Amino acid sequence: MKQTPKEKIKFLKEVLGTRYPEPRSELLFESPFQLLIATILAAQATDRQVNIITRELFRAAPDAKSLSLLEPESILKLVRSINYCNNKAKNIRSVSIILTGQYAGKVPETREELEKLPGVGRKTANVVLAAAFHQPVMPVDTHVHRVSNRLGLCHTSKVEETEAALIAIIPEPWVVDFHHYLLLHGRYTCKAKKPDCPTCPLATICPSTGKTTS
DNA sequence: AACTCGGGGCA
DNA sequence: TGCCCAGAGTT
Repeated sequence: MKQTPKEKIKFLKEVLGTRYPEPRSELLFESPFQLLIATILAAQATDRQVNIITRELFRAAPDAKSLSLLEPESILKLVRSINYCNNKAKNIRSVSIILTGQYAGKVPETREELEKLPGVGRKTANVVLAAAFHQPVMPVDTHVHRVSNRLGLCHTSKVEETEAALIAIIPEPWVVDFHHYLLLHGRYTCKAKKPDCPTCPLATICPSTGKTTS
């Protein structure tokens, strides 16, 4: 079944949008700062954990300055239930101090500056650039990378090349949703081991259906 | 490239 | 119960 990339993207968005829950909208957060902090906390964690924590955290400290003024112990207490809580408590405190001191409390809008912040790597930086500042960049993690290759949206082992391939075919307003849906699809259906092709709604258009071993 | 961090989701 | 991580930092 032949499809142009644009038609394929539209199809993917419709199918995955009905199968998985709505993405955590950036509108849930009042500012780029809150999105940045929530994204740092989200590494190796689930939506549920992050939502519970950020609700409390942003009530206590809604912006960079107020977070930077909290005692380290208070921050740790607020994030204690999440993975890597010790590192993350330290990181978000450092980030809030850096933003307050060097960026007037605002979040920088370049990947170079974002990646200098502790706890922020390429993927987290790209999430912030795309979701908060609507820049044309695609966040790619292991799930997005694997699923995109299996679906034939790209053919590469390099994350940077997957980013470029995806951003070229996904309309800017859809980038954040796509990241979310491809991630969930990789997590729950298009798994690294034993992908669930029999229940996959994309099996009819996926070049890898039934081909994936181990 | 390999290892660590580390609590929770999922089979 | 045991396996596997919504990555990033260090070696």
